Amino acid sequence: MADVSNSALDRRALRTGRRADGTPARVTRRRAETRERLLAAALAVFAERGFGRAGIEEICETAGYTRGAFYSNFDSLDELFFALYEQQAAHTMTQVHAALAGATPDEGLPSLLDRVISALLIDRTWVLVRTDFLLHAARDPQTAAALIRHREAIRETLQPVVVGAVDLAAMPPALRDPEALTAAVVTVHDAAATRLLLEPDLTTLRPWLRDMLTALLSPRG
Amino acid sequence: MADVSNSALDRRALRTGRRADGTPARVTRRRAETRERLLAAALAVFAERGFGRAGIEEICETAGYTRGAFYSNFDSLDELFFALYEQQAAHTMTQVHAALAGATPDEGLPSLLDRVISALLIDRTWVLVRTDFLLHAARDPQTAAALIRHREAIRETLQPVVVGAVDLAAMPPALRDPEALTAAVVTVHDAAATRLLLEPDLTTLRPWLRDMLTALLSPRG
DNA sequence: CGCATCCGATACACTCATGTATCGAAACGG
DNA sequence: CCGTTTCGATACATGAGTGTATCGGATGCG
Repeated sequence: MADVSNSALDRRALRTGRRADGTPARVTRRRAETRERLLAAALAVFAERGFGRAGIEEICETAGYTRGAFYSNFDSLDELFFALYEQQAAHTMTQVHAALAGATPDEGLPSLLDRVISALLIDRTWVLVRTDFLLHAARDPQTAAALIRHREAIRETLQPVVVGAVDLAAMPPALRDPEALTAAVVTVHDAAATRLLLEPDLTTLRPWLRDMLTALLSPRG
Repeated sequence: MADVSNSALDRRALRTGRRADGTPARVTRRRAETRERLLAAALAVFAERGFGRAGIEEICETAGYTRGAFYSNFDSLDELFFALYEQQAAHTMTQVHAALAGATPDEGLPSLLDRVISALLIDRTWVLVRTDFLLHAARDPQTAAALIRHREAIRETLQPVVVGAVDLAAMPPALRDPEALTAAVVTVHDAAATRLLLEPDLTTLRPWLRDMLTALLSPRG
């Protein structure tokens, strides 16, 4: 009995990175590598087949492992999916911060937009999976909460920059509020992502998104 | 051998509504009813579970049938999914036309927007399934073609109305082209649909969408 | 009203993904 | 290096979903 309970705790420890007593579980180099490859493979498989149709074995095969590796690292496909989202979300935030770090106070709006756009609208693969995640969130409140949190984080990062680059007073009433304005910017970006799903040409889409944002943010008479 | 080939032809006849020789296949009242219920059930199940996770049996059970009914009416889940999309797409087009039919030439932009919005942004259930369909299309060129066609149809219906209600010359360069402008309107609508997935409150969203569109279409100085 | 047809229920065989239990091998600590 | 721990491969049991073949009953026509 003690063995069973210990084994359960160990599995939990492996996932959370902590043992029951709070000491960090050892994470070998091999293990980290395996986890990373599984995540990368999951991204590819989810993109190609969709989350709903992706099988555990398929992912392991793509990663070059068997299911033993999967069950050693994750408890379920949902957990892997969530981990993948968090990894990518963190990566996105890093990119956005990096893009904004290089901005100068008197930089023009178009140039600023280009920075953010190339940080956010990366590749179709991720847009595919992210949209699947959105649908997943739409059906599960807990996932929705995580997704909303991430979107909030992006919005908060963007907000001071947007407000600094735009003449708020020259905006139409609905966009005069900083939060509303930034939310609108994020939403337009979402729309571009949707377009990317049907029209895979990124080089056409980026200018289009820039034009749309420029139009949205340009002063009114 | 002749029997086998005949049977195959009959199945095809049932799906296409035509026999091999071109004479219309008989469609009994019961059959039409069954098909309709299966479509309705599919909408519900796809919305709740997602296309990828939805099973044939689940849909039949929801509709109050067994799988026998399904295989008598469709060849695959994909075919049902597609039929469902076409049904809803046709319905949407009808709604948009009806909304525009009541418009007067000198009607104000806000009122016009309200008309179209309440025709397009109906309910969350359909948005869920439609988004799943979008993902499906993103992975299958043939489906993508059908989806693009439908979007084109909506755009073409909307275009004269949008152009009539807006001062093109007062638009920023990127929106001065009628097609681009109408496409932008449709895209903003898409964005609203995405928001609906995370924030299910339709009564908040509709005014927001109207504000966004108003902001987009308002004249610049 | 009787008959031929069509529809949908049922039973069956089969595939395939999943989760678990076990074991050899790699990695790390001493 | 050697022993211990941990990782991931393999084998197995199981359940769920699929497609087909067949059958009884409903339906519509003459």
